[in-house]
Amino acid sequence: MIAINQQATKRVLAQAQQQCLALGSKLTTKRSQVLEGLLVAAKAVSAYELTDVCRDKLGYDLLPMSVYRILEFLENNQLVHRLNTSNKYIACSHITCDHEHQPPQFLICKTCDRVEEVEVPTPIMESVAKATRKAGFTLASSHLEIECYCNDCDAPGAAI
Amino acid sequence: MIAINQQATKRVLAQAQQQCLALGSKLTTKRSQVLEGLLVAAKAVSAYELTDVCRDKLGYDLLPMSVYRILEFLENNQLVHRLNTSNKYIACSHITCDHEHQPPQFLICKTCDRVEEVEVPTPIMESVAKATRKAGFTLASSHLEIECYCNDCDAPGAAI
DNA sequence: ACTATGATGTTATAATATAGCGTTTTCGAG
DNA sequence: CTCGAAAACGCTATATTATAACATCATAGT
Repeated sequence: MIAINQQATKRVLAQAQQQCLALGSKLTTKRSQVLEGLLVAAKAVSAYELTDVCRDKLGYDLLPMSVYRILEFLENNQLVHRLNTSNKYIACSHITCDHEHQPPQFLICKTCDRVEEVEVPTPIMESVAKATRKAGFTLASSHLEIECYCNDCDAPGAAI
Repeated sequence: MIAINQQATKRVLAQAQQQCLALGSKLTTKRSQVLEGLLVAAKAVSAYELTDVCRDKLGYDLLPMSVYRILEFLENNQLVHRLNTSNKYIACSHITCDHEHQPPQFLICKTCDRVEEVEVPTPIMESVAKATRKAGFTLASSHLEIECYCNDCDAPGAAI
């Protein structure tokens, strides 16, 4: 859960602004609105779902095509992550940090789309990279997506 | 590369037949054709691409909807894997083995869709599962999909 | 042979995503 | 300040991936 209240959201958006400037681009109004939509969603949502969130919860009128373009921009500026596993998007949970991070590992609840972004321990990632090289491949992305069930959503068929 | 020739393909299909029977289901003609299509593709393909492969390379006339249904069946019978990362399907590379395997780790070339199915070392998977539990999640699937570039497809932007 | 079940055919439609191009905005050079 | 280029955005069309729903066909057990 990133944005617990309006104030926190504002702070994240301000920091995102800075982060963009540092990368030589700008967080325009629309882009900020899309990011705000992701923050209030507080879970992974598809581009189309995000237009609904922006309209229904924030009153922002955005077209899906614009949302796609903006999501791509935000991803390039390390403000959002695209989850290939579910074709959904989520705000980066580290926007307000300054320091470098380990490669992220996403725990994605298959039922409710809640996502926790944890850090992959370096030795794990090294081991994965090693197995990859050994097989004649080169890592393309250094994040892992793990399909899970969160504690609020019981795993189907699990007796426990 | 699973099926290097027609003979090997036949052997895999025969084994798949057995595997289905053991699970109380049947590998019908159509299902066998879809699996054969995946074997000759020798890489990850989408359901629609697979209908093209079956038609153009094997002369089998299959509708995409049937292919989806059959892929679902084959997946339930552990004969194919669905790669969530790319929305493509690939034949399981262990059909002709009898023994149990470790959770698979798929190395997927983003450029050419070549896939190697390697085994995730147990300690790695345990470490991932541990981090998952610690965050209040339960693993839903025990396979990892790793986006890579294979040696035939140079990584874009890589100077080396 | 009859019937229940599973398998397949068929049509429609939903959900996700990209292409292409015209218009508007922004912003620095002159 | 204004002009022109580049970036951002609006808009339409269309490609790609996937599911739903129901009809028909095949097959096995009685």
